[in-house]
Amino acid sequence: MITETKTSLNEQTRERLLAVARVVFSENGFKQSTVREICRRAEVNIAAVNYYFSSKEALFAATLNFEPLLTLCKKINQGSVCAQERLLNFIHDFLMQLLDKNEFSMQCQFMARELAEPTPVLGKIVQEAIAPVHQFVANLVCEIVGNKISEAELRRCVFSILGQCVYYRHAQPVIQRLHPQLRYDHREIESIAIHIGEFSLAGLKKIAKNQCP
Amino acid sequence: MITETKTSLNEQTRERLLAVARVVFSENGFKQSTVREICRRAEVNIAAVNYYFSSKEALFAATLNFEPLLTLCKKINQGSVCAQERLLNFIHDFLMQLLDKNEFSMQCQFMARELAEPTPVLGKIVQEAIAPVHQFVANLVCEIVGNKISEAELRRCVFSILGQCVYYRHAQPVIQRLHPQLRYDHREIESIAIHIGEFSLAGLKKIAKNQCP
DNA sequence: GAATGTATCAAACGCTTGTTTTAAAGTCAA
DNA sequence: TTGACTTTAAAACAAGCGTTTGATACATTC
Repeated sequence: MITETKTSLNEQTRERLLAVARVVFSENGFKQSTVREICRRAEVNIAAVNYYFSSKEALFAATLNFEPLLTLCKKINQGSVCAQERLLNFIHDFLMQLLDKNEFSMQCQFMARELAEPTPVLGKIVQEAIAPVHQFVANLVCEIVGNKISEAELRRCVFSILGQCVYYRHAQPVIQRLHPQLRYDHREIESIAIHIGEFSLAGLKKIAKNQCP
Repeated sequence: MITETKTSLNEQTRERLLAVARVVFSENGFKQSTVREICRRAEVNIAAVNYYFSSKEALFAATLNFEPLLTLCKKINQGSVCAQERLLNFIHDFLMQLLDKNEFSMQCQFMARELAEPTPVLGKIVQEAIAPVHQFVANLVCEIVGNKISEAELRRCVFSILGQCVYYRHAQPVIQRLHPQLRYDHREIESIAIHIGEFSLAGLKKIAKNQCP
C-alpha cells in the first residue's frame, strides 16, 4: 500500500511533468518536442498534460521562469563597482546561465531558442525577459561610453555584446562539428567570458572615441 | 495548343519547384516547411517533389548553393589591401548576404538557420560552407594580430566577429519586437557593418596587446 | 457502505505530415 | 497509328502529432 497522501501524489506527477518538460523543451525547442516524449520520460500517461495544463502550449508557458535571469541583473546592479566591472560580471554570469549544464540555468536557454524559433509565447518572453536584459546592458554601455552615442549606435553596441554571448549557445551544433574536442566546462566558460569582456570593452571605447573625438 | 517542347516543360516544373523551395526553406527552415506548401506555391502536383527529387530532404539538399558565400571570400582575398581592410570588406559583404532581401543571397541564410535547427545535411553544410568561412576569418585575424595568439584565443576571436554578424539575422524576430521601426535597408546594413568592423578591430587589437605586452 | 470527486490509463479521434500508388494524359519515334 | 516512354493528377497510405474520451481505481465525505 502506498502511504503518501493524494495531494502529494498529484503534485508529484505535476511537478515531474514540469521538470521533464523544462528539459525536453530546452533540448529540442517547442515545436520539435512532443507531448508523448515528455510523458514517456516523466513516466506519466499522455493524458496528464491536458489534465494538468490543458494544452501543450500552456505546459510550455508554465515552464518559463525568468527569475534567474532577472535576479542576475539585479544582483549585479547592487554591487558598487564601476560600470566596466559590472559589464564583465554580467557577461560571465550570463554565459554561465547560457552554457552551464546546471538545471536552474536551463530557463535562460529558452531565450536563445526563442530567438530562432518564435513560439506563441514569444511576446511574453520578449516583454518579461529579453527586453529587460537588453535595457540592462544598454544602461551599462551608456555609463561606460558616457552617454555620448546615438540611440542607434547604443543599440548596435548592445547587439554586439549579446550577439557574441548567444553565439556560443546558438551555434553549438556547428561548433561541436568544427571543434569536436571543445567542452564548455567552467574553465572554458571563464576563458570565454574574459575574452568577450576584453573584446567588448575595447570595442566600446573605440566607439565612444569615434563619436566624440 | 502549347508550343513548348517536352524538355523545356519538364525543366520548367523542376526549376519552379527548386526556386519556390529555396524561398520556403529559407523562410521557415527545413522541418517547418511542408511539401504541400512548396507544391502549392509552385503550382505543381504534390507528387512532383518525389518524382523529381525522390524526397523532401533531397530537395532541400538540391537547394543548397554555397557558391555566393565562397566566392565572397575568394573575391576579398584577391584584392591587395591590408588585412584590416579585408576584414571590414568581409563583414560588409557577409552582412549584405545575411540581411539583404536579394534572392541570390538567400542561400547564405541557410547557414544561419542551420546553426539553430540542425538538419540531416548539417554535416555537408559545415564542411562545405561554414568551415571555409571560419577558416577565412581565422586567417584574417591571424594577419591582423600578427600570429601571436593561441589557437583557443583565435577561435574565440572568430566567434566574436561572426557572432555579432549572425545575431542580426538570428534574433530578427526578437529585434523586430524590440525595435519595430528598425528596417534592414542598405543604409542600415552599411551602418551595422561599420559598427561591427570598428568594434571588432578594436577588440582584436586589445586581444593582441594582451597576449604580447 | 454508498456517493462523490479526483487521478490514471488505454484507446481512439481528427488532423497533418511525407510518401506511394494507380491511372490518365501527353510526347515522340518507328 | 501503334507502342514505349515521360510527365501529371487525384487519391490513398502509413506514421506522427495534440487532444479527447470513457472506463477504472482510489480517496474522501456523508
